[in-house]
Amino acid sequence: MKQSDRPSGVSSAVQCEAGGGGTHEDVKVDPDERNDGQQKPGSPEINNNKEKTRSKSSKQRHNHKERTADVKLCGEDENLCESVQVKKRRVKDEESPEKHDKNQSSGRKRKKTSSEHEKAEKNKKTKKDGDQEKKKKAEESDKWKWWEEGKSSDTQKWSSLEHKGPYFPPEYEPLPDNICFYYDGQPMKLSPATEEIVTFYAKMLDHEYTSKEVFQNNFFSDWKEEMTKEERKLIKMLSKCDFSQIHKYFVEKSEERKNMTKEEKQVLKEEASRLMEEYGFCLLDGHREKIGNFKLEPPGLFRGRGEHPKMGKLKKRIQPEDVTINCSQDSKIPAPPAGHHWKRVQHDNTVTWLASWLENIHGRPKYIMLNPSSKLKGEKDWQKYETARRLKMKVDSIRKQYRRDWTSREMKSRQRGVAIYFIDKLALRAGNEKDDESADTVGCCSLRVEHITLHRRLDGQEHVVEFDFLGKDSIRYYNKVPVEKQVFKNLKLFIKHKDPEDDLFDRITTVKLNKTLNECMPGLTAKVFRTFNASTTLQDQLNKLTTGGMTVEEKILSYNRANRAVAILCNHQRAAPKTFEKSMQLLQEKVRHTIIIIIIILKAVQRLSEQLKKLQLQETDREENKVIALGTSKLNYLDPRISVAWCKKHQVPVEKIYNKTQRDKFAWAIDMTDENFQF
DNA sequence: ACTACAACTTAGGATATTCCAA
DNA sequence: TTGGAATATCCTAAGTTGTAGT
Repeated sequence: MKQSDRPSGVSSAVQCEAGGGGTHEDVKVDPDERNDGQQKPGSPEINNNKEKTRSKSSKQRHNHKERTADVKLCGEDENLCESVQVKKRRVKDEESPEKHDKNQSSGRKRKKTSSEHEKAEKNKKTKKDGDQEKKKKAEESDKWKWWEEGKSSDTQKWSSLEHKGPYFPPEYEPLPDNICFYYDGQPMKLSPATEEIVTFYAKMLDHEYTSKEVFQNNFFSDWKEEMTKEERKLIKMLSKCDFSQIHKYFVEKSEERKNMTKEEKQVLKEEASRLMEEYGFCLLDGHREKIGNFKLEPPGLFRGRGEHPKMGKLKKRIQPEDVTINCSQDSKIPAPPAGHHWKRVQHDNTVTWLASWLENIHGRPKYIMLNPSSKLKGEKDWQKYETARRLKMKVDSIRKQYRRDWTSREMKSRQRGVAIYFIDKLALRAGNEKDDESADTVGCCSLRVEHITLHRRLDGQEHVVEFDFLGKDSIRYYNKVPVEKQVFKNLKLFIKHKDPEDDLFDRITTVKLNKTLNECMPGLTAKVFRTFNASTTLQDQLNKLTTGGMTVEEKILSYNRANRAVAILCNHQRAAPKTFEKSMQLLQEKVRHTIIIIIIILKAVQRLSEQLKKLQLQETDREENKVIALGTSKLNYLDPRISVAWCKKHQVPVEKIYNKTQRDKFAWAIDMTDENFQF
């Protein structure tokens, strides 16, 4: 039962026609079909099983890149010679400038009123309303309708920027005297720095990964680095360390937090909002904009996703001396904490970040940036969807081109053609090369031979490719896809004379692939296909699933089904909620119960059947949503105007589709879109 | 052309808050 | 009123892509 309740996720759910043309119109989201007893992609058990030991370093693997002979391919298969002459056709550029033309976006309402005027209007109105109302309205009128202004420069991100700098997490509070670390059975007082690291480990004790060898080794060697000489001399083995008392202490503490009175919680809340008030906003070009992550990341133990080779390493506390501040020259420079100084203060208006530092795990930069509701993020987001819409106009010719590449005499063109086909048809990510310092995950270009299995026929279908690999965040991608004969032949060719751990596409890289795409359409890269296919799927599904005469609840179910189709396409998953089975049974029980009641009390039929209907909708919705995360696509891939237009057209309150945060982020779309907008 | 790096988007899990039925 | 489920928010890891340097 544990296994059987796992839907296949991707496998049978997304059935795309093998055919370059209409790609995703046959997305099926039939809950019954999805329960085929296959393991849920991405579940922990799976990830463990799926762990593939890389027998070669990526450098070694890289050498295999050149392995496929770049000879004339004639003779390898009977179709190879047919298009020897065909040169890569130049696709006409449709030279439309990268800038989105806001006035041409369909459904766009041009507000004639200046924002000044609106402000005055609103303020006037508030006079007679209550205090609460007044505040709300005033806030609203403060909101910056940046989308009503002309497009701003691509390179210069701001002309003035002022902020308070990042918020530093509180210093370490040593443990009380009665709480102790034990080594080899003996209590041992540790130096504060050493003790702090112990608390990181102790807090995680009931997590499964503290039992992993990699985690323990990384932790122990990083911990030893931070010990005093004396401590290092004494503490030789992690297995002799006893953190249980400390662990218990923190469990109790968190219990206490949970049991705080309303008043105590209120105090905490006010403290947080004071912090937000002070550090959570910046002044950008005269507008108060919300910051996304104004709190610096506190120290702790790194836990990457999947089988990460660096799990358990110490993530060090960030000091002011590590932080670079970015703000405008003439602004009030944020003050570093007393007795400290910043690493650097710069005034670079070609970037959007307010502060940055290097994290010590990978040595990569991290940034403090604005909230998605900000102009800087919103405009970029809008632009992204406009690029995806431009792809819509171009996609037919691109599909034609990659199909031609399938029969090219050049190996690299064939590989590129198949790779773009996968990216288009399956919404795979580009798949950059990764080093050995991170989890072994892949995308399209980094697929290895071992990640696909070719089936001449399978389950009554021809030319089936079985994908099985760990993608971003070590989420498993498992899918059986019928592909066109020529693709199948090419794949056979690509894997010939290769070992399982060799690259499937050894003649191409993401950079080359994106370069090709860019020549087809300015601004086109691999990830645009995900946005494009996601939004196209949503639009198509909404058009198909929504009919007149539906109740709002039914329409919402339609919307969620459409949303789900996208999530399945993009392989957005989540762990099935812990108590799913139980709550589902409960829900089913309720449905049954309601049915019985209806039979017994005929008089109440009208009222109760409505109740039943809602429950059933909820049931279906939840079942279908079991392992599907809708949020990501909603937030990142789906042109919000599709949803807004749909809401307006079908009189569905937009609040039913977007929560507060999402309404803030998509304020531009909500404001500008009318019911006729089509993606 | 290749590499390294910087900057930005996308992502799932953890935690906090809200909601709803008993 | 309360406890557990649902939902929202927070957090930060992990991708992609553009660019500068060689």
